[in-house]
Amino acid sequence: MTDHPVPAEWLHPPDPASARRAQTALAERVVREDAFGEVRLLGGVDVSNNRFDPEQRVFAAVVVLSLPDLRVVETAGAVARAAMPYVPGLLGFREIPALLAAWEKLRTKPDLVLVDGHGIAHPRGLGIAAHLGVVLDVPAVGVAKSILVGAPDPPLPEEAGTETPLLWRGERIGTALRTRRRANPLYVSIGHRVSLDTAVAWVRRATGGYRLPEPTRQAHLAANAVRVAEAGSPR
DNA sequence: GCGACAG
DNA sequence: ATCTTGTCGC
Repeated sequence: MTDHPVPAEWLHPPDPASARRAQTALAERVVREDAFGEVRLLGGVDVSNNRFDPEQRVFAAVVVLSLPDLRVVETAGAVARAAMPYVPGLLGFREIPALLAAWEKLRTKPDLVLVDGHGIAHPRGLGIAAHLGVVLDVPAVGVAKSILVGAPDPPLPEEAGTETPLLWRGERIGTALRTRRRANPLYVSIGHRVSLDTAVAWVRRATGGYRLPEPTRQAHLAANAVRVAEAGSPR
């Protein structure tokens, strides 16, 4: 529901095939090395959906946390109609428009954002975290709750705090991280302008007590709040 | 051709 | 993603 200074094809491809071509092109713009200064504010983004919403709206939220306390200092929400249904591998095209609208409402932008979904651990190297990072040209980290492609190798230990490489076609695409004992691991990958080591370090630093790091966890709660607050989206 | 498949 | 309270186990 907002205009943005980026080519339309980056967000609104006419069809799935075009979307995949756009991803392949956009993946080349992803910066896989650290390219940012001091991080004073950490961001978290996530979206919520109502499976019975005939309007197929996407409820997005962006939260900003202070460091080192990890307290939410600002929250912004927005709603946008989904341009396409959920298709594995094309998540960004469905959720990013709403996220951008929420991002625009922020009074203060975070220095680095944790995104709920994969970064480059994606078939074409452009998961939603990398996609959003490139569109906003902001340092971003992908924090997914399950695997899209690849497999952990060697197996991840049971202990909290352990990690193991996420490999795919012989390439290192991310890291499986056990943030909590007896909880499924998180899959961290480069989003944009961060190295994998730095990405994992930030997820570790932002995690406390829960399986999900605070930025993503708070964004999830905020996105649900946006949906509940929205009139006409019951159940 | 047959499964797998972020949120 | 979401439907949903209590319950089992550490």
